[in-house]
Amino acid sequence: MKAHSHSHDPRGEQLADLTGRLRKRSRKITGPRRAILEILRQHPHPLTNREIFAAMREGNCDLATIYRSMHLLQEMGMVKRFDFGDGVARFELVSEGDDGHHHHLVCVRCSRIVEIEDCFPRELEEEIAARNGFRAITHKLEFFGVCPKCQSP
Amino acid sequence: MKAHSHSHDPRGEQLADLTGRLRKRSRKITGPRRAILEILRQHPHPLTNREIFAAMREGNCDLATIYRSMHLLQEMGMVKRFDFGDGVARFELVSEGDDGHHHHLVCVRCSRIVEIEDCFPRELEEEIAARNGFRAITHKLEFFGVCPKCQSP
DNA sequence: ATCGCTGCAAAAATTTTGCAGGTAA
DNA sequence: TTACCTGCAAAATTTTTGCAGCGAT
Repeated sequence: MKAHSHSHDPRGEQLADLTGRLRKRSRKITGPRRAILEILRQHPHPLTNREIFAAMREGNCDLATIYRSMHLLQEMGMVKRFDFGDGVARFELVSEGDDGHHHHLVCVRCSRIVEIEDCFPRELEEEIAARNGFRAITHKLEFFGVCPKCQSP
Repeated sequence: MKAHSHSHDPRGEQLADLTGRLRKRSRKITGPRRAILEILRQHPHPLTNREIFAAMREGNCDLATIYRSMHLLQEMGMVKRFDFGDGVARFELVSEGDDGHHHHLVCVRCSRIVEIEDCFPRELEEEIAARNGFRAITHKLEFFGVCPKCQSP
């Protein structure tokens, strides 16, 4: 069983694979980028740029560099942006060959996050697209609720 | 057929009904609030605070007042916030007796918006909640694609 | 008369950008 | 060498807040 067998699990991808993806597009592998990718790789859930910044040891990297890196990585399809409705962008690593499409269940009290594999029914989505004449349709879907721990006061 | 028969259509609700909802909670009906509600009532789709501000004739109202009003209206359940993934909050009027739960199909090129009545299957949502021990589960769902007009270059 | 609300101004928070120098390839 | 990248600083947005005065009830 190869490390890539869980192609939807970013943690299954080595840092070398990630930097290789940068190299292929003739983008440079720098200290800040290595650090960002490593932090994303070690976190299973969407992180804000500020959280990534805070996760850096020492002053490894400027906040502006993180913003710039996330733009690049997003454009390259290496990270995906998620919005939990609080007005702050969050990013998660996307494995090679995966489109990173999945959803989350977020606790409205403690912000605990559970990854959800269920998806909006494809047939219904296609029907919605056809009904309105839209093409290349996708969706963003996030669930919110109160987690088990937060139910007992 | 009464004006309220389309309880999901904000335009079916008169301004008097809206101000009445404020009155019931002993909130004051002021010029800015009347203007905001009127603008929301006349627009069928989510608006940003800045768009509401721009829709005002003359300098009717301060931008800060709009932010404060949206917080109040949201807390009162009179408006609902939507996020289209660009980091800007958008608000839509919610009719009395309605929870405002619906979704949108957004053109990624021209930002045209179509309201979508289809919803994530309730049974599947309940199963997701049960499977993870969450309660009071809800969801946010938005569709994105290329609209008919934007398909012909 | 009260209490809430508004405008104005200032601040906070998030995100973007210009530029000069540094570094990966 | 030559693009690309980074830090720093400044700016552009978006959103929040303090305060004195005004206004709805």
